[in-house]
Amino acid sequence: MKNKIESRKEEIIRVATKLFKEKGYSAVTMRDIAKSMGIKAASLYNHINSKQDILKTIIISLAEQFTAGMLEIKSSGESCVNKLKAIIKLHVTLSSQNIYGMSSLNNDWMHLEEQLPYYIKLRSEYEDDFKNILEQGIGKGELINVKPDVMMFSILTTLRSLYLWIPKKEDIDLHDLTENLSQILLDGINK
Amino acid sequence: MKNKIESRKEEIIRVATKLFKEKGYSAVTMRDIAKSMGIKAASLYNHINSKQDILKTIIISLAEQFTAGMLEIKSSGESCVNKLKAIIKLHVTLSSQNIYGMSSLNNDWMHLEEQLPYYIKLRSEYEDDFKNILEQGIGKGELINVKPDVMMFSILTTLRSLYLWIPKKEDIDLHDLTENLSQILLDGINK
DNA sequence: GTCTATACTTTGATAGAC
DNA sequence: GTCTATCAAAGTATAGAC
Repeated sequence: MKNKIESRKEEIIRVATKLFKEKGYSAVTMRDIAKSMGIKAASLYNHINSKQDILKTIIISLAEQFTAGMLEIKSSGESCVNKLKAIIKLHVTLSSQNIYGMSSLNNDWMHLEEQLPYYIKLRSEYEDDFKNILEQGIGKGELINVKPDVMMFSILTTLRSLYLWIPKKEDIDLHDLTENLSQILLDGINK
Repeated sequence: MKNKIESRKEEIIRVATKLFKEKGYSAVTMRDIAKSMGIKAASLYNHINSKQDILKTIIISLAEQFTAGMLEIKSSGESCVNKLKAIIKLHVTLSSQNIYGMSSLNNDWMHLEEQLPYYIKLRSEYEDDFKNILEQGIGKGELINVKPDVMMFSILTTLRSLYLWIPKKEDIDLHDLTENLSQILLDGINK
């Protein structure tokens, strides 16, 4: 457990991330962020360059963590089912570590300016890797033979929405959640 | 197939809905909407009262369609599994009929003003009905005994995100999609 | 029904005092 | 590092001519 003192810049990112989740990037003003910190908007610019910079920091950092996680999983040599379980765990872990940031990643990425092409590249590669794992699973007979597109959509949108749901369950056990989700996503709910 | 001539007001709603999906309610200006229609922003106000009015029309209309669909399903007397299949079909149908509007319903509801409490009530009741169906299914032994919260979250977030995915598959067959989704959500992907 | 003109507010951001 | 003061641009909305 790191215990580094939070810099003013980190505080801005943290406060802004929470506000972005509640109202979205476009509806949050620099004055909103400043007010939440008890300072004036002009003071923010001593620590950050622009509002856009805040969004970029939130989104790109998260996107790169997912990319790094996927890289590890796809080169793990595990079975496809185990790779899928690892992806589920990756989403539960990163989402619970950054509940508010996941909202920007999902809903505010289109407001990126300079970094938009880079974000789109990362997301696209992540989805390709995900689909490859599913296709291998179908090819090897590990998974049922249903369109991998529909499979990926179904699983990935559930995982991408985790941030909406995790905070509501205060006493949730993340390991239990990962297990329950794996069972539901892999084996269904039908008896 | 209705063939009513589209009123200017309906055109505004339609154009705004598409723009709201692309950038979100807050980032779309009245000038953006007007420009997309080839008129000036001031002219919009001959047909609508405010920007907020547009959002209200989009969201409340859709939310009420889901409520009506759920009412029919829960009083149908079908088995729980069949009720779930009917819910999946309801989401596929309404989402495909109003792809852009589903984005506002999911992501811009917090920008509702006067109608916010009403929207929250409808959504909350919908989720309660959904959970009741799952709990009955567990009680009767139709469904596996996993936390109904996690089940509902998993299925409902997939269904709520359909709008993100349907437009990408131009030649998609909605009946096929409903069947594939039912299989994946109910029986999983594991062989 | 659309236009121009405009009122009024809010926005992101900067300059310079302390 | 924070403040006050300020700016230019952009926002919603209205009034009144055509």
